[in-house]
Amino acid sequence: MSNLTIKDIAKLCGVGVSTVSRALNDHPDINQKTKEEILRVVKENHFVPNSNARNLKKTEPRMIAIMIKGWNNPFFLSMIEVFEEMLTKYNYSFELHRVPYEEDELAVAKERLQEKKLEGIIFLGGKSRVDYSAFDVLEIPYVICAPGIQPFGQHANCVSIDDVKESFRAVDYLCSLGHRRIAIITIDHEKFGAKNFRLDGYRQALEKNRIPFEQSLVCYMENDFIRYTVEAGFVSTKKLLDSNIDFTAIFATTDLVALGVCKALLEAGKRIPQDYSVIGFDGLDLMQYFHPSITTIRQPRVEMAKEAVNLLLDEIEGREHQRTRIFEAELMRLESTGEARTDT
Amino acid sequence: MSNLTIKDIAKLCGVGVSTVSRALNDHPDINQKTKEEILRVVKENHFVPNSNARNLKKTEPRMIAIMIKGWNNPFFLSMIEVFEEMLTKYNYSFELHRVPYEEDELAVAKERLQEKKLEGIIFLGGKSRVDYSAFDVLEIPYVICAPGIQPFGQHANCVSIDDVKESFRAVDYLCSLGHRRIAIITIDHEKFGAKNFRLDGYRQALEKNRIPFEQSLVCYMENDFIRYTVEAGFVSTKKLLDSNIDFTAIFATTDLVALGVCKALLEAGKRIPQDYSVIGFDGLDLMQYFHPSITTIRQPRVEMAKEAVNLLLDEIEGREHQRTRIFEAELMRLESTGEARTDT
DNA sequence: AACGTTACCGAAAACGTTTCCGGATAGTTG
DNA sequence: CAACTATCCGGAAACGTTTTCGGTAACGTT
Repeated sequence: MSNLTIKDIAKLCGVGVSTVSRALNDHPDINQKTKEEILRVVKENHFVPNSNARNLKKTEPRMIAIMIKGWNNPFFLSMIEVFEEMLTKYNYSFELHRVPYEEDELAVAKERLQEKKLEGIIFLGGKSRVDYSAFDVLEIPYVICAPGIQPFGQHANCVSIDDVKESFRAVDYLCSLGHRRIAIITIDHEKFGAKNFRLDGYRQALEKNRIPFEQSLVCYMENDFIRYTVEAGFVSTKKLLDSNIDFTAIFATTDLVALGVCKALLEAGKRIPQDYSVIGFDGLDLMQYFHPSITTIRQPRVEMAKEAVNLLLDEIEGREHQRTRIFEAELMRLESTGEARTDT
Repeated sequence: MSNLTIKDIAKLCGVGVSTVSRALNDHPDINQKTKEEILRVVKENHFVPNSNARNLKKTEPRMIAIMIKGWNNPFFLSMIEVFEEMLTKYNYSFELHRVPYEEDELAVAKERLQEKKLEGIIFLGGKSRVDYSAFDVLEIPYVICAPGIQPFGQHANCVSIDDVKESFRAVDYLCSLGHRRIAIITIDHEKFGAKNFRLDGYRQALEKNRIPFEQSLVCYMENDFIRYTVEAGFVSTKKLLDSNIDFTAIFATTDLVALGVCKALLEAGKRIPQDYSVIGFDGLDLMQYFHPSITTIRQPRVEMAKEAVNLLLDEIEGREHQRTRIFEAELMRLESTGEARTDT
């Protein structure tokens, strides 16, 4: 574990340090033979260049940051795999930064950028804003994977679904099954100065189906610590059942929440979907393994993740490209949704 | 986004760079007044020291690495939250490194260590070895969170459960319910030169209950790409059912696998636990929300994670401590286990 | 033979910090 | 008052790379 430096390698090979550096970064100004010899010695001694020294000097460190909101969003977490695969393929490395719930992703990004040279940033979630143009102060390429509305700002690349439309799709589907009293479980985004696109879609679907909006059917998950978790769906649904509000379906704005919803219903002796229909949102693989399997809106996460990397690298490497990619989600009809019961 | 350096701050405050550095690292050799003034200017200008330059020079960068095997182990993933909380509390930062399935965690660690100065490493999972003493070549403090057997090596700190014992607990419980033909779904660790502790526990429980071991009840998940996933549990169970082997209970060596097991059984029209009992392993919160909720062996993950950090920091900071902490897991009796059916 | 041109290489200057060392000032003591 | 000590500070040397710059050797061209 004696730590070698590039100097040691240079000495071993009888060349200058710059030559070793050239070999390591396959710079053109080097003889093929000496390069091979140097790389042999490097490998033989398990030499790895110090990344701090390297990135301190390098103008293009081929390093990006991924900012993720919280550790427990399985949808975003599952995208990381894809990011990693893509990035290593294109010879970039990345670092993962968690943005604490109470902090702003933009502020955190600015700090990281001040801290070290990054060539790009991918934002996974965060506050859903109407206007992302504030991100342009970053002055480096970035991609946002989060709900939003165009335009996203001059440098903003965005990979997303149309949350309003997909949410509409979910609720409209419930309506088509005859449901007229549909509860929605969501977070009071507006309290935090953010938009609630999925609630908007919910309202639009009601409107289209000529169902009056009723505030009592909107259930806000209260505790900030358990946002979008199974637990949150569970307690919200219990509260809903206890309150004696009449409804026949629940739109859970996230799959995890939908799991909690189902559990609460089943535990209360209700049948799914005979008594209540439940629909989730995201399309986690898990949903199909539940019993009953849970209908959900499937976001094409792999494609979205790939596209996010593509957009970012296009931007970094100065290629022409389309800035915004809105993907189409898909209704996965599973067992948790059925015809509305018609109470006598 | 004009990038300030420590020099700029020094100029702004009318002091030398070393003084600014001292203020930033609260070094004793500095006047309280000037320190406050410097920190004010630093905050005002949103200056953050360049981490590469910093870590290049620093002798104690207060930085550790967490090595995790794969992205899709929810048990380990959920520990990261705790690590982060603890480490920031003690003013350490960390970087997350994924170890590819096909690579050895020790080799990857050596590389990372060569690449930059780290003060410690936490290993999350990896090959289960009988002897971890090879890790001592790292020559820095490390903690292993993985099944294993003492002694772990001279510098090895270990946080674990006794896999053999807990696995025994699970299977013995099934036996106590009258099950005598118990299938186990696992990975053929020995094919990769590793130990399979959970299989050992299974065998011991059978032995204690005077049940002959039968190879046909050991089901190895085949595809390396789907190891320990819901999908793997699902297909394994289907295969098991198709094979017409007689059994009344399944020990899934992981909770995710247990989910897949249940789905396959239910889909085949079997009842849980009337026809088949299922038991998982790990104690994911998720298990209680399934329908039926799934009996499992709950590892005290929060306590384990906290202890891992404690051990590591004790080691780094040279405090006396106990090197190995084996935690007691707990049987969570939920709905998926019941009396064995007695076929006529 | 003189002159580009090309291909390769080494010395040295960065990069932005921390740390070491010595010096200045102020306070304390004999 | 001299001498010493404690407190604070600035200059400069590191840290291990990449990058710039200039130079040498070899080769072809006229």
